[in-house]
Amino acid sequence: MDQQKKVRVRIAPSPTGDPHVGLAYITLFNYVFSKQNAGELVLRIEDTDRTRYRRSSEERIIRSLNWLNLKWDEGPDVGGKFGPYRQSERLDIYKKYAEDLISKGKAYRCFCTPERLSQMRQKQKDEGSRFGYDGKCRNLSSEKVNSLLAQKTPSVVRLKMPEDGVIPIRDHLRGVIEIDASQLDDQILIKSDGFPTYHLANVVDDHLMQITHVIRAEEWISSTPKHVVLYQAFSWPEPEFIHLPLLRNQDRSKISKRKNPTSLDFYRRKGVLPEAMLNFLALMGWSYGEDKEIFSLDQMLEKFSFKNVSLGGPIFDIQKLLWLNQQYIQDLSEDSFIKHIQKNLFNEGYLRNLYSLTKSRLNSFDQFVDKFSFFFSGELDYQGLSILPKNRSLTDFKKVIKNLLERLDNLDNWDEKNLKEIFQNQLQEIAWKPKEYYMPIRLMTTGTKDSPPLVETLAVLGSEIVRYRLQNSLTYLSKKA
RNA sequence: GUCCCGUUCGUCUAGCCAGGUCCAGGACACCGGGUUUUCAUCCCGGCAACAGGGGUUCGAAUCCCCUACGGGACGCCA
Repeated sequence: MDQQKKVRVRIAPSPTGDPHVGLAYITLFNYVFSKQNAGELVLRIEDTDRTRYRRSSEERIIRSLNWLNLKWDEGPDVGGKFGPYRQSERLDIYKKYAEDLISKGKAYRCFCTPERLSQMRQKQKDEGSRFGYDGKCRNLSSEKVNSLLAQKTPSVVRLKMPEDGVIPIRDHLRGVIEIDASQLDDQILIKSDGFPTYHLANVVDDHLMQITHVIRAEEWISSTPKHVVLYQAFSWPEPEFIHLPLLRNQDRSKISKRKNPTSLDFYRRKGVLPEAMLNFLALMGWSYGEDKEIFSLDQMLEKFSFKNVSLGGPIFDIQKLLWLNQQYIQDLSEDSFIKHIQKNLFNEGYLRNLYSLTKSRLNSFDQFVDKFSFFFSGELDYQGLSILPKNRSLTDFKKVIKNLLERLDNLDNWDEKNLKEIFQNQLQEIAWKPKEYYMPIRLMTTGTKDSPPLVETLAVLGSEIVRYRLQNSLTYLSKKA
């Protein structure tokens, strides 16, 4: 590794939904590596996809990483001299560099419509031929380009990939990987809405922000040659690439929220200690040595080396995470133990939310914990509950709940008003009796038919817990059937 | 389909780079036993893996090749 330059690394989440365990995983290794080398860690928000953008997401990313006590030196929240740190605020920069490539003949405008591209792809799939852009607009005359532009024809900017030869990429963990240029097609750099794609924004920003090591997940390996070509087109030095293994579901596919709870907020709500989460994540791919499994972030900082990273994709095993958490709970001092419960379970803010929902249902306070346990627990016991409405098939029911989950996933602001709207809309669409719809949801999310008003209750419970319980009870129903 | 990456107990992994000390070590889970008036903790024990084949070598989990399997990528997503 380059000894001269100060180590600068970055994490580049896109604010599209729940902050993910994968983000924490990558952040951990970036953090450790930067600290170990007296370097700097940058948080850069990659908000270039307007359709998937969720306004609340950036704040949640920051909150989740703060929960884990992983701090960065530069970012949209703390500033820094290489800002702005949100890509949506850097559009002029990307535009300028894209124009630069066009003028150097290394990129070109493409007027192909999305329809044509998807037809092309379909045809390629049917014929079993090579996938990728066919280069239709690659050699348009400048008159043609200008006239199309004058007509305001929507266009994108594409990078001209070399037509032959091999593109070597250097991965710190895997060595040199040679990719045949024929495998690559002309990537879009600027979308028709003027926003850059990941490839352009990422390379430009990594360069301008003087990133020395790109530590990211393995799924990026196959995009790396595109990035290498971009670095070459700009005549910029490449950073060192370090691709970490991908976290996996039980079935070994890339970890996903469909098959696992992946939201950091979920684990926080469940009562996993941040120290335990970091320790667990560190164990995914890295080993401390000496048969030592329980160690602090500081201890990891002393011992960490990429040499001890293993490349097989580790399965995210919640059982082991919980065992680790248990070990950390054992070691909590009396004060920290009490503080944790007060802060996370019975904190004033949460209790205030419960006040109006629970007050009228108590004739003495000793009923509180028992009656409202679902406000404090993670998963519920569905044993003995008849969730499935009479006269509805399991298949139909599952379809409805899955659809509901999708809507909830995409909900940006988790509040009574929005929830109510989602429920009303769906109920109207499926035209079930209200009771057939609301009661199962109530059972699934609270484990009891005697709960405070549903929407208010769900609003208080929060997105992670509610979605997890819906998912969970669906699994329970499938197993039972 | 094409390309790329990977492959040690069910799971996380040590060992591999510098071949012998590995009939493969630790941890989770599981099973059994003990301590505990219950439960949990804790302690002890057990089960369980070098993907397959070929080569190199006196000797291969370790080096090389092939195959299989798993995964990822092939988007106006990141």
